[in-house]
Amino acid sequence: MLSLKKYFTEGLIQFTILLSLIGVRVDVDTYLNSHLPPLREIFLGQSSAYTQTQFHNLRNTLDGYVIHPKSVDLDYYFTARRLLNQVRALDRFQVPTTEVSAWLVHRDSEGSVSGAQPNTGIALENGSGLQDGTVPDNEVRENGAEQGFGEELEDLGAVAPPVNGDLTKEDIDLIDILWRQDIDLGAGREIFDYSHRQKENEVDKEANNGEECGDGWRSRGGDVADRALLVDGETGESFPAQFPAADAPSLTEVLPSESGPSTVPDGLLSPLLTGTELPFDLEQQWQDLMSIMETQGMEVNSTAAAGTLYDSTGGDILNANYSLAPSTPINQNVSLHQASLGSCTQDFASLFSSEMESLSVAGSSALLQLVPDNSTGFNTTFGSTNLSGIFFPPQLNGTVNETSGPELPDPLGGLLDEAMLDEISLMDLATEEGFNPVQASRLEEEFDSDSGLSLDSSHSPASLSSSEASSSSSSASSSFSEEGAVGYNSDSENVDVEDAEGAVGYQPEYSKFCRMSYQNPSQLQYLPYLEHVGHNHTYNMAPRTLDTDEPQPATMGKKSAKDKQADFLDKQMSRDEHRARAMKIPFPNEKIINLPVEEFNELLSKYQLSEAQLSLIRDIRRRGKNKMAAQNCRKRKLDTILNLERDVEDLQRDKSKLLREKVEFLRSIRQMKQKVQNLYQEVFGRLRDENGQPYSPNQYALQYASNGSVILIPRSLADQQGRRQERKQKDRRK
DNA sequence: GGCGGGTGTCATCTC
DNA sequence: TTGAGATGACACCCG
Repeated sequence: MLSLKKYFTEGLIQFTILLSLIGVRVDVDTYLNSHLPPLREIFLGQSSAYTQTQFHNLRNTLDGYVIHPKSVDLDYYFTARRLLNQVRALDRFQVPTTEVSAWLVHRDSEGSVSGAQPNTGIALENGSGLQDGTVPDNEVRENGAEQGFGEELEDLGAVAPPVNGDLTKEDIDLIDILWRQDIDLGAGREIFDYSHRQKENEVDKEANNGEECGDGWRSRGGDVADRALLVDGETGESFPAQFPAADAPSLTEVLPSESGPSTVPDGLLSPLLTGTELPFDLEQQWQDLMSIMETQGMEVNSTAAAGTLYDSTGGDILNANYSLAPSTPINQNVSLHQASLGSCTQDFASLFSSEMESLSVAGSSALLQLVPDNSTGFNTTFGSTNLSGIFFPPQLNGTVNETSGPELPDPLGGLLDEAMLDEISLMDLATEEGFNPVQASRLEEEFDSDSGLSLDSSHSPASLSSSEASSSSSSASSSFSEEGAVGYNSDSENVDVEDAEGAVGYQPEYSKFCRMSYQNPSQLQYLPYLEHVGHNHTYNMAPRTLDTDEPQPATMGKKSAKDKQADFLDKQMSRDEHRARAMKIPFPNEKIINLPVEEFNELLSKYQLSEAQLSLIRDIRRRGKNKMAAQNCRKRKLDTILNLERDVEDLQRDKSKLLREKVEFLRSIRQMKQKVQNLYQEVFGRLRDENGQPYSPNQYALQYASNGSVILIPRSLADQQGRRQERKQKDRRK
């Protein structure tokens, strides 16, 4: 479990974070096999059934029933909540964007390309997983589906016509209208549910074998669907089987063709790709990814993770690069097409523009190319898995100037503000020095902390927050203050509490090191006794407990004989009690210890005491005082340790926050650098000399003047100035 | 029997 | 100077 947790922490969580950073919302939970713990468990901690995590609040109530923190029912509770959310989400249309397009494409082709329909439909269904709409265990996905639905509908009109030449524009519009009506009329999700459809199809087959109906395609595709879809036996969730490359048809092949149902799909991936090389590349890259993870000690469930990551990442990347109508196996609404062009246009699109262009030319393999030697920058920041290599091109790990090519060597040197350069250098320095995996994990904690979940794992179940501690302390302060006089005034009824508190003078808050923290508050009043029951330090028991009829410790009950009881009582007495009794001291030890000096002297004056007696009384008083002082001292020590621990956690949290801000600054600065560089290239490329020839970037460079104008200067001069600036910066650092 | 935690006690220091 | 508190060190007990 730990290794699995580590794997997700360092791998998929970062992967998810990265996806979220670029605006893609992913529910990785659905990628996991049923026997793997849900990510929620990884984020929130281990199942309460296996940990001692203290859910000391009222959150763990399921429909009014209190769930014990350690109850295994908590898992059911979470499952029930998830299922409840699914049920509640049923009234919303939940078809991933890819499914919508696939379904329509199939229906479009129904009229004319009957032979290809089953395969097409199945392949699409297989790929995008219509059942996803029926397994809405993630609001994320449904939201995404809802958001992207309208766009997809619009896209469909553009996708379908060129694909199927038999359909007229009116056909498409009609289909579109019917489609919308289905949705408006609240078409049940069972329409899109594979299993339901399958049953329905069997009935349809019997009832109307040749009837042309809206679901006919499904029945025809049923047998292939059996082959194409794997159904999780536990969850019932269907997920796409990985077609061999030769088994997957492309839309362009299948739809226009008149080949029969036997036509094997060829991938549905991209017309730009051959059906054979792409899955191989993706698989190969996944193997690379896995090998990297394995070399870093991660336990990887290659079966589950490979399948899921292969599905999502591969399909999405393809989708992103080739801007296809989504027909690739995508199990969720992760659309890198949107990610790279939509939500991340501000951030990553500009950053990766050059990279994306090159990648799209080079093919999809480069996108998944992991860069294990990326040891700086974001890769280091986000841990050691190098997953960031997928999203952070090498330019991010090095300098942006590397992208400028040989023709524009470091054009930014003179363009960037000195302060910015300082900042960048500081950032780089901090990135190199500060971003070790530990801090990266802190960073993750900080990300987690947004949900209020971070650092709780470091708290032991008994660890109380300061507020809890203070409240507990206030609620049981009397017990605690009296505990300070254990052994002498444990019989609180006979002790002046004010005196006792005055003697103690310290109200330590509860700590996790104090056993009381684990006790039920109702038991606190018995703690002084329980404490001694636990440790059976009988030699320092309070004398009052010996003289009164108070309930004796459990061990006492077994010794019913009077002699044994007498022996026990004898042992219960402290040494000072024994001495006092032997010396016939006329007043109890607790008075000797707890009385103020004046009253104590007054008490002594009332009796005619020998020197030995007086000496013993003073020793008893000294030892008693010292005993309480020692107890208080120890409690103070514990509190000091706890406070230090809290301070460390706070500082770590602050540090994580600062590191995260640093990453954001770094990213924005690099974006600015990229923009400036692009602008530089554009301006420089437009410059012409007297002969109308462009200037050579090796000989000339642009430079900002102090008045804001841009001048063209010889490269040598620009280099000189650049070196001068570097020197200035170094001097400033010194 | 060893070990760790809790506790009592002593010596010492500080206020 | 004395008393009280604080604290390190040690020993003892218990689980």
